[in-house]
Amino acid sequence: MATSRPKGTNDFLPADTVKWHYVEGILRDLADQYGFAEIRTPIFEATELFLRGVGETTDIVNKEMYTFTDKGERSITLRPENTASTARAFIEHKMYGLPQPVKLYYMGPMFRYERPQKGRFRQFHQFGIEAFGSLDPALDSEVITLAMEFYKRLGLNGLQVRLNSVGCPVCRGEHKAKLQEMLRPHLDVLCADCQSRFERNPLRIFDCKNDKCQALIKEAPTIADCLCDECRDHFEKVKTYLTAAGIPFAVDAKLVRGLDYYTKTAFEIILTEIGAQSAICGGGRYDGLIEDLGGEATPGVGFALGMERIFAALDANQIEIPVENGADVYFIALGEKAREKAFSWLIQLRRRGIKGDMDYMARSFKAQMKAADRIDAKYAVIVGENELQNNEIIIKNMADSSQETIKTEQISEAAEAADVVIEELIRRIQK
RNA sequence: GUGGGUGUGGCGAAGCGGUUAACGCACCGGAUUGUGGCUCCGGCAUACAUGGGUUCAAUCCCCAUCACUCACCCCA
Repeated sequence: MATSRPKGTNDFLPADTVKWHYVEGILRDLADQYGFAEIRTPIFEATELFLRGVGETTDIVNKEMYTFTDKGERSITLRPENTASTARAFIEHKMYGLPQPVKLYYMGPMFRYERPQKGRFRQFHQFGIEAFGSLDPALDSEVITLAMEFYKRLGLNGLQVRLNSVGCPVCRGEHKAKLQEMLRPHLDVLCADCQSRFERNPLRIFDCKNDKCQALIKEAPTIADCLCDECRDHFEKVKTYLTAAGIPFAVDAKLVRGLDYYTKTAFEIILTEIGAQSAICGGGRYDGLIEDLGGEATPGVGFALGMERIFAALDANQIEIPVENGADVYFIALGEKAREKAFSWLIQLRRRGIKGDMDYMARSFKAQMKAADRIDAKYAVIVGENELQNNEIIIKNMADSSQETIKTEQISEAAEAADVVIEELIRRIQK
């Protein structure tokens, strides 16, 4: 139906958007403090970018992309995430020529064709950061710290950082081989899902919820057991830096990320109170991504956090976002002549930075007072026929109900009289 | 894609085989001449998702469809 929105999408109404502005403001401030600058990439990209960037074995690519052919016969996909696009932009704009690391953040809608549920939508919004060009484990920790700092500023509690290292292509390959070797004799015991994971991505068997699979995988070597010296050393340093930053974390050897590009550090931040989709932030290092996309080998590390899940978390924690509303002034005008005056003054006050409004519904005096109250106006300025006759207006303080009458000279002669009134009003409103 | 739950006016929410289908919120108007919040009074609206069926009779029972929702897979 033309009057209902597509499945899995949301309209954010004024009551929502004020909250988004607040949260986005915190994110921008924080990113800026940490030295990240905003990048905005297209909402759609060549499909090829995600095939190569996100990975052909991932669920995202296999069943969740919004892909279509445009009129120029190009295969286009609505971005399911923004790391691949950011990496593409890094290469395209030759950012390897900039002082490294290049620290970027983004914010915006992403699209995945999935069955919606709590905390999951077809159009959802992510804030993410990416730091390119440095292998320093301190940067991994900085990224995690930034996320945790953000939650702290919002006042969220109960979050857990789960941390792991998925190794590099070398040690991961070794691990995969060992894992398959160990599991192969028991293949028939595994659930259908895990049997298909066995070849594609055996790591995923670690977080299968099936009891039989769990029993089997319990004895299997974890990635941690197989890390090469470099990866192990990197992982240790990430932990050291996290501790230095005062960020508590739990190493979870079973943590695997669903995107192919991750190397070494993988982490997620979860809050179980928001439902089954409890990951509020996920990220890690992706040292091979830029090269995979055709750029010079450049390491990177970053995360994405889901905005909708932030709001779910705020609800779960019963945190009210401070919303600032209320106007400085509301004009109450009766009669056509008075409305003209009020309209003119209102416009002039707004030009001077005053926030205000007036009635456009031909309401009665009383109803206009109600309207002034409803928008939480500090002052009501009353311009009625009596006032017009006596060359005066009434300015009423809505909080304490006091009011005073201001004489206006030549109230019927527009320009210069208006200036006097405006100055007088501004003096009082800003007092 | 698979499974469960739900679908009553703008929102929330009763009801139940036969009613003028409650109520609350919101909104609009009024409570002596042009002064808001509290209170009181009144008003408001294409309200029983859609299509079939059972029945003398269906908002209520059955079926289908659609929508929403939760969960699985996976992810933010």
